[in-house]
Amino acid sequence: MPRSSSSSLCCSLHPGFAFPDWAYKPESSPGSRQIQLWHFILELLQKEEYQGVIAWQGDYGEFVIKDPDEVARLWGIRKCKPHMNYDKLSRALRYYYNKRILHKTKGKRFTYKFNFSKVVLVNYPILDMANSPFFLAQNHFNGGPLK
DNA sequence: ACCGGAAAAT
DNA sequence: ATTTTCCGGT
Repeated sequence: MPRSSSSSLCCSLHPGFAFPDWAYKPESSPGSRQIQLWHFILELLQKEEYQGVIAWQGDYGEFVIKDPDEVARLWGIRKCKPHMNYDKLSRALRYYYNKRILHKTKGKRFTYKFNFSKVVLVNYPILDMANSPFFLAQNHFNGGPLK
C-alpha cells in the first residue's frame, strides 16, 4: 500500500505555499543538532490549527505572528525553556537577518518574511524544485549570488 | 514594538 | 554555531 505521511506537498491552505517536508526537516544543522527556530516557525505555519496564532499573510514568504505570547510559549515547550517569551524569541529571529534567512517587514507589526532562496539552498542544493510551488514562490529577492 | 551588543548557555 | 538571557537605546 502507498505510504501516507511525509513526501508530497502538504499544501491546502494557501495559494502558492506548499512545503516539501525537506524544507523544515528535523535534523539538518551542523552546529546544533536541535530543532532550529525557523524550522519550528515553518512547522507551525504549515498546520491550519495554528492559523489563529501564526499564518502566511501578504507577500510570498511573509507571515504574521498573530499571537506572540502563544508562539513563544509553544517554542518554549519545544525547547524546554519555560521562561521563553516573545522578546527573547524575536531576538533569535533578528539573528536571522544577517544570515539572510529572514528579514523584517517594516511597518507591519509582528510581520517577517522568509528569504526562500536562502532557506532552500542552505539545506538542499537542487532537487526537483522545478515543479515545486516552493520554488515558484521565490519570485524575487535579488541579493546576488548568495554569499 | 523593534533593534542589536554583549555574554552566557546549549 | 545557534539560541537564550539581559538590556540600553530608538
